[in-house]
Amino acid sequence: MNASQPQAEAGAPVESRPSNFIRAIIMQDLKTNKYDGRVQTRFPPEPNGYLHIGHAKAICLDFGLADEFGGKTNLRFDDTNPEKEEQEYVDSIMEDVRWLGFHWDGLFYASDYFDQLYEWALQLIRAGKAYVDDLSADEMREYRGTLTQPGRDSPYRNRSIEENLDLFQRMRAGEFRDGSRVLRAKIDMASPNLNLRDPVMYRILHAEHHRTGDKWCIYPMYDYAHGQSDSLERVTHSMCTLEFEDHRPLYNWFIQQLGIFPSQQIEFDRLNLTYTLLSKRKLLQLVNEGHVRGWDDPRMPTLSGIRRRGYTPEAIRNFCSSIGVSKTNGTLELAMLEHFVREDLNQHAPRVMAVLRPLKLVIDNYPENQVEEMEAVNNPEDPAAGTRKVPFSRVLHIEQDDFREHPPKQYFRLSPGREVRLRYAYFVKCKEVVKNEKGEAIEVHCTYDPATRGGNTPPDGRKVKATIHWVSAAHAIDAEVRLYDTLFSRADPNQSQEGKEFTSNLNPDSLQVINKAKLETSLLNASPGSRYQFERLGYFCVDRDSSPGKPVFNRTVALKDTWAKIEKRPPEKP
RNA sequence: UGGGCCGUCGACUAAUGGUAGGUCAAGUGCCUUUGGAGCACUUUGUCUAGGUUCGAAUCCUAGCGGCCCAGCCA
Repeated sequence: MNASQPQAEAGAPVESRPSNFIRAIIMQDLKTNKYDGRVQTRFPPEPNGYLHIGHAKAICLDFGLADEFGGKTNLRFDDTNPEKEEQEYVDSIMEDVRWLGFHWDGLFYASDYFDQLYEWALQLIRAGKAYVDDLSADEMREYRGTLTQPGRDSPYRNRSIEENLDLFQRMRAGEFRDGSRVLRAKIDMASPNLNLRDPVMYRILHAEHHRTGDKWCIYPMYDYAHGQSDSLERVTHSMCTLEFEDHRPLYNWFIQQLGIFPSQQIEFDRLNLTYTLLSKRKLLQLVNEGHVRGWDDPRMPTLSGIRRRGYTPEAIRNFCSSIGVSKTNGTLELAMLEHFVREDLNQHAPRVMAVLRPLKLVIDNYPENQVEEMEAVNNPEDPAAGTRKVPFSRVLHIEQDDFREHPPKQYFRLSPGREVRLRYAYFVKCKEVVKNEKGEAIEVHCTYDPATRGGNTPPDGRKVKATIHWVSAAHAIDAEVRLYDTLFSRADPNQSQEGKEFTSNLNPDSLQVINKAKLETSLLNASPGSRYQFERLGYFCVDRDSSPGKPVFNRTVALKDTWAKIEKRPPEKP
């Protein structure tokens, strides 16, 4: 990553990103030489689902901070629960991290450490710090106490070290059924922090692991695996989300009892976005119940969904670095994310003309069989992008939205008697409207002014208030265009009416398919993944569902629409 | 109501005892062959009450509000 810092005029370094408390901790640790000047982080996803935009924040932090201070970052899969984890998720996670533009130093799996973790468990048993418990899950819950009442010691808590050793070894050997026993840390059943009430370290799970196969039938719990994995990798700053704050004493306890490298856990706030759900469990449910077309449905907040939608890694990285990080629990407006895609795409996406809902426009005074090549600018933000030729003829398609028989106030586009500019072409003036039985305009007839070609101002100096886009009917190609709205219609999708699930907040109009949009010829063989701005409409990305001669486009995000805003405004009071 | 964490413009985030600033959003104007982009300007904020201090968003006390924890998930 580019970690260069702009310099202030006076010569003092200036932070390019907002400062945050984690950076402050790292700088302090560097200053006191706490870890010999080393910064080692890790990104530790569980391979039980696809990464989403919330993970992007964590990734940018883990990799970004290490990079900024010349440190390293490992990718480590937290694969301690074989019942939920799959290779498919491992693959997608690696793809997504790479796509975001990051390169991990070490690639590890918690399962790499199962042998070491097992040895350490024996060590804790020998030290009298862990014991095998025969309580059932229900009994254990009962013994644990409540938020306000202390727990009680399990009757098995004071087994001899020899018996614990024997039992634990037999757990590993597969002598016991799932759920019949666990290994617990012996800490304090009366602790006000429930995580310290003798937490489970190992459970029996006769399950095939995606990497270790059937080698193990006992698996370590998160709390017993995570800190030690960090320690083994000599991680200096282990960032995780706020809900693990209560686990930090336990994280430290294991490290201290084992006398191993003291990694430090630092918690930050998870990303929340309006109109979107960032819970792997719920996203899985959306996929499984068919509410979306898969993990990479462009309406999903997954990185694969967002990618397919047309977002760029650059936009996401800019977003992540600008939103900052803190310990406040808040919800970001979706508009913030959208701003950063627009910003990036405005800079880089070539412009083309496309008509989503065609209305036929005939130029009565234009020669019947004439075709002109109009010169169009590819990207006004980037002169190097050059120009292209766009065919123009007597019969065109324009956007239905760009014509109103009875124009409201402040509507500047085409209407009977009014003149507008056709982008890169001529002024046209509306002379006549042809309507169907239902009274809908199906064809507009205009005359054009040859003196206004290609942006020329007419000799009389008259001006028009609008420029509209168009496509030559004879040259247009058909395309499918998929327009997306938010997946949920509520800003907080979790807030549903009582008795109803979050799925009741699904937006029925989140996907709108336009089957016969009319596109500029140049788009015929656009390759999947390429991004364009459809002038005056928004940014669109070629979907992988495209077939030769039949492109499919996803709308990434619409352009800001001042007119839509005006039209939506409540009428002014007299 | 046990413990932990957090309260700064509408949203997110800075200011680490010394000018409350930035981004998004909203609004106004300029500009414009995209009602896009850009430029300029504007509005709105330190949860409350006490205290310490020359000086408090920052430190102290007490309230109030929000989030998290009772998986053999992570």
